Amino acid sequence: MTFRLYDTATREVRDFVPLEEGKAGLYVCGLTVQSEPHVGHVRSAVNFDVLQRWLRVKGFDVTFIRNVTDIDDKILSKAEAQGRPWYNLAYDMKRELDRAYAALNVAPPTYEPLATGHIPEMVELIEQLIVRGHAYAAEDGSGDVYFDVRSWPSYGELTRQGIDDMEAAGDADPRGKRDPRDFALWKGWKKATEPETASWPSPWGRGRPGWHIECSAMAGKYLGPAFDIHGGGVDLRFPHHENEQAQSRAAGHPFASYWMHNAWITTAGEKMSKSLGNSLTIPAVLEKYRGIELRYYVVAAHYRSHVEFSFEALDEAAVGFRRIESFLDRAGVTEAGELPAAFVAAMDDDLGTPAAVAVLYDTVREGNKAADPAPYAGQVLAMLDVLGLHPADPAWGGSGGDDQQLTDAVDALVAGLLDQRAAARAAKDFATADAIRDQIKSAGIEVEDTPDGPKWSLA
RNA sequence: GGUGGGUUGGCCGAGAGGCGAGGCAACGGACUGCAAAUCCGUGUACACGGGUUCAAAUCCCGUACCCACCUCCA
Repeated sequence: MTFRLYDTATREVRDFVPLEEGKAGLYVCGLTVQSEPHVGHVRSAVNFDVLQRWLRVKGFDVTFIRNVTDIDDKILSKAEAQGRPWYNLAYDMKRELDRAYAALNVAPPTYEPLATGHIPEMVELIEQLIVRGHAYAAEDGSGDVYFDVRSWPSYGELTRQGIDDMEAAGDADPRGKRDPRDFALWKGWKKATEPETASWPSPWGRGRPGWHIECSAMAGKYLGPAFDIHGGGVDLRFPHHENEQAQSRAAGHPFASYWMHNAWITTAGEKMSKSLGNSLTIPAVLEKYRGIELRYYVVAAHYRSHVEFSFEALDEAAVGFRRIESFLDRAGVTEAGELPAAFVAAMDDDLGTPAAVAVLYDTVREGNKAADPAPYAGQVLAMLDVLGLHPADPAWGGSGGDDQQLTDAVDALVAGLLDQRAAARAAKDFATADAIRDQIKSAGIEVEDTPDGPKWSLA
């Protein structure tokens, strides 16, 4: 079966046909490392991680590039406000981001390039644009270089907008621009307000790259002039992706064949931002929920649907996921089996994770009914693996030596109490039996009677 | 002003012309000494008003409300 995906550029679900058979080149806009990652940031990472995994399942040799923007206006202004070097802030936040990705089992991309590591590539690309007549150095002596929007007739094609209907970009002094919609490829160093460490030499004097040029340069370097899929959050469609595409095509590169955009996670109807406080940063959420539960919550919604985040919904998702885990515990299977056809069909249909998750639950129910749950458990494990939700994945931290020791110790203590309870039950002294169970429960441990005898678990 | 998206049962969340995705909660039943877990059953949902059709939550027209992007943003 062919994988189909919704292409934002054409606004329709299309068969995925790679440029080169058996290979898939994927570029996703990562984060600007200027503050702690929150749930919304991670949704993008998880969504594209699922895409990457699915392409691999489909047999593609995937090259996945996800960049990190480590220099921009905000990083500079925040670092200055915090009284530390901008590169220190960027590096710290990058490490924080890596921790968040690891906590959610987001597999690393093939390569994760930093903007500041690709200044020469960007300069080269800007020079090409100037030669081709699509960019110009500002005539006001600022050292800025702009993309000439009027020189590129198809500007606006990605988001179906006419140039004259757009509002002007406000990221630079408009006096240096030929058209207010022209955007910066290169920003001249402002000696009075910016540190010299945030500037690099260029044919136009010291300066730093504009935001959009980095992705064009890095996608070109690692994936070539033409590649398959470009992804990012919906907010990036304009101006970022529109500009990327214009730049790259104006430089003679075909660029991306498909565009994918993930929707928002909102809180109280508004998109997440620092103004809502820090309650939804990944470290904060992980104090109350396991990474696997958060990931399940994200994966259970379709990537193009808005998700209204709430702790109630996250609770609910966690409860549902534990049902899957408890089935797996009971089945005691560790080998992944085959993927059910319905699951494959759901995933092939533009990564239909909601329908895929429904298949997951259907399989769990069948397994709970079956005399031998093993084959069903094998299927469940295979599906979870594709979604990055395999409970035994070492990414979740597993049970360390200390944990195992602790479990053994508790097991020994509880076993003694359960023996007493068994004796009481045998004597039909249910009052005593229940009292023992209540005592155990007050310590935070639940007891269940199963055909194989009583079992305990943390409540 | 331009562009795009949304409004589904108590809640979360799919679907996109015709059998009520799935989950959570609730209720009834089975099982249990009682529970738990599990299984079975129970819902007459698709913003509003028109229309097309044998058939519409799904298509068309209109209305209302919400959101995003057009400035940095996943």
